[in-house]
This record gives sequence, C-alpha cells and structure tokens, in this order.
Amino acid sequence: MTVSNVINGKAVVRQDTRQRVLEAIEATGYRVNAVARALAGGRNRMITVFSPQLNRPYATEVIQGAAQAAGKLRYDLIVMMLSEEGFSDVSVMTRLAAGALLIQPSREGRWQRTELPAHVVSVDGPGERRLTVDNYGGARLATEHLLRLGHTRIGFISGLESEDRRPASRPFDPEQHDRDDADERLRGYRDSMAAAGLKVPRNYVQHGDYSKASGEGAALRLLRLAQPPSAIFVSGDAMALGAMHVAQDLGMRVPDELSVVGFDDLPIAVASRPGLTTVRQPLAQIGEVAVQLLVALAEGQAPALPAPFPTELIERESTAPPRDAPPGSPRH
Amino acid sequence: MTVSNVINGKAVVRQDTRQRVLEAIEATGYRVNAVARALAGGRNRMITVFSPQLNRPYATEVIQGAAQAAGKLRYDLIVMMLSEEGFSDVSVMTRLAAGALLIQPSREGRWQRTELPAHVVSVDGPGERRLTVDNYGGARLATEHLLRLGHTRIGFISGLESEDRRPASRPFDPEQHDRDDADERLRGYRDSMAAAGLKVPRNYVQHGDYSKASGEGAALRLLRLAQPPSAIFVSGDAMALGAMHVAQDLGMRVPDELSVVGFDDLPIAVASRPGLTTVRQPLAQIGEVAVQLLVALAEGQAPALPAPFPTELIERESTAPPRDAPPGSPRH
DNA sequence: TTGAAAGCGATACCAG
DNA sequence: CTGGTATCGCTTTCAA
Repeated sequence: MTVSNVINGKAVVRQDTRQRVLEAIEATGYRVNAVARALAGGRNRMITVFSPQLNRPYATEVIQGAAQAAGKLRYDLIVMMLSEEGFSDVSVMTRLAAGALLIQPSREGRWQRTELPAHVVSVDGPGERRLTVDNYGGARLATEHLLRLGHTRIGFISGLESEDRRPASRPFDPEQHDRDDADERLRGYRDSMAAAGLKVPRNYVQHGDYSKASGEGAALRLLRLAQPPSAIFVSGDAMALGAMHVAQDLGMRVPDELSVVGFDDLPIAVASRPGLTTVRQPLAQIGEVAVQLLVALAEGQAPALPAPFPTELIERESTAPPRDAPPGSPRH
Repeated sequence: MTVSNVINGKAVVRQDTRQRVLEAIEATGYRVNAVARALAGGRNRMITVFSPQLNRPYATEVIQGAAQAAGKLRYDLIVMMLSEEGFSDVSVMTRLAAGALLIQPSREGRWQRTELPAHVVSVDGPGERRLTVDNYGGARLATEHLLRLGHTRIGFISGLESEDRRPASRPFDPEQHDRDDADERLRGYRDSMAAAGLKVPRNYVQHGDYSKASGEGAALRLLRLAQPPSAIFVSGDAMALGAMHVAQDLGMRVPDELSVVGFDDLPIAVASRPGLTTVRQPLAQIGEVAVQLLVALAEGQAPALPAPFPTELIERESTAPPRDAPPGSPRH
C-alpha cells in the first residue's frame, strides 16, 4: 500500500497522507519485518561481512572500522563466520544484505559468484573489487629505516613461500592473493637493499605463516647463522613478536643487539615491550572505506575504487643502531 | 507440499515418495530459502551471537569456541554487532535464528524480552540463563599462590567499583553483572588474605575498567604507596599487562621485584614477556557449551544449566617469591 | 496520488 | 500418506 511508499521514501506521497501514516506507525509501534522485505525482493540496511575467523586481530581491526562506518550510515553490520567444513549457508545473509565484505576468506570458501550479494568488496581476499595496501612502499619504509640506522645485515621474514604458488588460472584463490602481498613486501625489501648497494644472502630471507610461532622459528634460523643479521624486518606483527621473544630467550637485548621491525601495527605492537617499530596499515580505515563503498554501491552510485592505502612507519622501541655501528652513525 | 515434509524429516513419508522428492531436489539443485522459511515461521539452523565489540579478546575467544561447537552441530554462527547508537535492527536475526548468545552486551542494548529469540544464553551478561565462572574460587587460587610464594604485601586491582552500583531493581543491567564478577573476585582475595591472618590496607585495593591503560593507572597508585605491595593480583589480563609494564617502566623487574597475577588467560598472557601467571577461565569452552545449550533448547530438549565453570591457575613467569622473603621460604 | 492484487518461498492446517 | 490452500509481511505492478 501507500505505507510502503512512505516508509521507503519512494514515490511522491502527499504531505498530509504521509503524516497520517507516520502517526499510525508511531501509535501502533510498527516496525518493518526485514525478513519479509527480503523475501519480497527488497534490500535491507545491512552489510554482511564474511570472515573465517574472528580471533585474529587483523580481521577484528578491519571489522571494527567497518562497524563504525556502518553505524554512521545507519546500516547494521553482521558477520558470518564461515565454518571450516564449508557448509555454511551463505545464501541467507546474501539475500538479506545489501552488500558483502569479504575479509581474508579462507581458501575453503569457494565463492561461487551466484552465492554472493550484488555488491562485494574484499579485503585481503579475492574478487574484482579489492581494497589493497601499498605493501611495496611499506616494505621500503621499514628497510630504509633500518638502513638509515646503520644496519647492513638485515634479515627478512616473509609470509607464505611463493614457490607454493598455484597456477594463476584459478581466478578466485585467496591464497594467491596472500602471496601477492608477501611478494610485494619481499620486493620492497630487496629493492631497498639493492639501492643501498647491499647484497642479500640467500638465507637472509626466511618464511613464516604469519603466526607468532612461525616467526619464532624463522627468527631462530636467522639468528643461528654464522653471520646473523643485526636487524630483522618481519612481514607481520605476530611473527615479529615471536622474533623478539626468541632473541630475548637467546639472551639478546632488543633493540641493542637486534632490531626488529614488524608490519601491520596490530594492538600487540603497542602492548609489547619493547614497543614494536612497525609499518602501519590503516586497517580500521580500510574497513570504513569498504563499508562506505558498499553502501554507495547499494544505493545505486558508482564509486571509484580507492588507490592502494598508504602505509606508514611507526617508530617505537624495537629498533636502534647496530652495536657495531661506526661512531657518529645517524641515530635517526 | 510433501516436499516440505521430506526436507524437514517430518511426518512419515512413504519411502519411494521420499526417494522421488530427493531425486528431484538433486536434479534441480534446489536449496531451501532460509528467508522464506523464517517468514513462514520455521526456524533455521543458525545461532546469532549479539556482542557489542569484536576487538576484545574476551569476546572473540568465546565466539571462537561457539563457532567450533556450531560447526560440529552443523549450525551456522552469525554475529551481530550492536551499534553504539542502539539502533540495530535486532529483530532480523531474532526471527532468523534458533537461538541467541549474548556476550557482554553493553548497557545500551536494552534487551526487551520480546526482541530476542525464544532461546537465549548469556555469557558475562544479563538474562535468566547465564553461564558463569567460579570467580571467587579463581581469586582464591591466585591470592593463595602469591601467599604460598611468601608474599604478604599483596595488592589487588579490581574491575568496576561497586560503589557505582545501580539499584538492584533493574533486572537486566549488564553492568550490574560485571560488578558481581568483580565483587566475587574481591571477596576471594579478601578471604584468602584473612585466612592467612593478613590485613588488607585500604589502599591496597584499586579499581580499573579492564583496559590496559586503567591497569597502568591502578598499578602506579599501588607502587607509589609508602609501603608498596610486593605482588599484585589483577582482575583481568589486559590490566595485568598494564601493571607489568608500569613496573618495568619504573625500573622494577618482574617477577624479581614485583609479582603479578592476572585473570582470564587471554592470548596476550602467553605472548607477554615475562609470561603472565594468570587464572584461566575456559572461554572457548564456555562458548561451546553455550551453543550446545542453545541447540538443545531449539530442538525441544530441556538441558540443565551447567554449574559455574571452574577456574585454574596457570603459572608462568610473572610470579616469584618476594625479594625479602625469609631464606628457605617455599618456592612453590 | 492511492490502493487492490499478485507474488516471493516456505510452513501448517486439513481435507482427500 | 498426500497435496490443496491460507498465511507470513512486504514489494511491485497496474488500475482507478
């Protein structure tokens, strides 16, 4: 009826009629039934985020930003956890929501085009509308910071090994995407080293899987080298924390005997002691932008995809000049 | 039609008819539309968790456990973030899901009975079906551990101040519940001290709000006392971390000059250096049990509410005998 | 402008 | 056992 029109602000309803309807709504305490609306084909003011796990700070930071933006736009944010068995009924939220935000979807979640809502934005995942970060630039920032401090023996702990890469034929493989990020960071590191005229020994690049434990393992391999690095750039804060702890367990002092730089700027980076110098990704902002994009899309606009988000070096206490630095080497 | 019956395993459908339907389903690739089902009054295999924030480890630990249990039972877990403005349309998920799990719902979310699904279980929140933890016992565990180590000057950093307490008339006030937890821990601490024949100076009990920053403030107040404690029992890991850091910033060594015990056993407790001795709450298990309860309820059973979950002392490296301990005082 | 009528895709009641 | 029919609450189309 006309009621539908006034609620959805559609056709031009006469002023007094609209008023009358509004009063009736007020009087009866009426609330639209979103489920019925969805069934009838209407879209609701909600955004679904699909994410496999919620106990990784990376995801929750993005979600927090997304929630904030959604709140401002008066959208509801609903997150659906993808069960590992892959039997989640994605269709429900797909039908209900105006758009979907994919955060680090696992490779199990084979996203069949048809299962997703009309509008999809992904963060650290697959898809045509991806939000990315300047990984290359971030890596250069970190490496050059270490270089400037006077380090020459700089190790690198990377993410997934690119040798594991799958054929590029799979268009929707999120693992693939992870590797791209990892590769970009590795490239930034190598370029910075090369620009400084430094050679990178083969075993100065180790790999982890972004977990703290893997960072410990990789750092151990680095520190046991005959010529161990005096600084390590780690492609993830959790791994960086692991590296710091391994060094400390080995009796080394951070940053005096080993400098460590991370990547991400997760909450643990501030909370750790010493505070972790790291490359900041604007995770919350990415979440916000993702939601803004989705809402614009849902409302019929055609927003442009933003450029890769810039990264920023956050200097804390885990980096210092090398002990063997020539006197007078720059402190900053 | 009969189709509905076979899908829902309802009435006794003849074997061959059922077979025929199943084949048709297979052939057409039919999938039930959960939205339509919900509109028609049917319930879906999903559980909604309502939680205001997702970037607190407490909540995500519980959710992780819940997700695991849900996966096993082939239910989908959906988490709805309550916008701070309180305008979230809770009704959608309420209509869709078979049950709801409330995790630390903020006080803004005034839970009107009618808005929630038939079955509700809450963790660290309001409601009639609450999952609780043995806070009193946990506090005794922690305090007695410190006592056994030989400490006599033991400070306590508590959660919200109980003076702020609202009149008990409000049945659904989650803040109220928080304070109950805090009170139980305080009571455990006091009882243990009393049992050891120790008096608790008035200013040995400080309050925080569970944030790291508040833990720093409280610890600072404690350490600046004329007679500072040699050990602090902190009612939350984040605050405990703050306390440790403040002590370290003051040049004190943990645990040599100050012992710290936390509460919760969040991931940061293992990740911190020194590792934080803490009272473990089985957060993930609580999430699992909550979902199992909800599913049982949804399937018509009448499961009993479990007893308060037991807590456990996890000894790591943040506790040691006091420096001034009489020689030969028990190390354990 | 307004509103009557036809779905959307299930469930549930009730005759065959 | 089966399956026709009303219903859930909304959007949409199309007359009036």
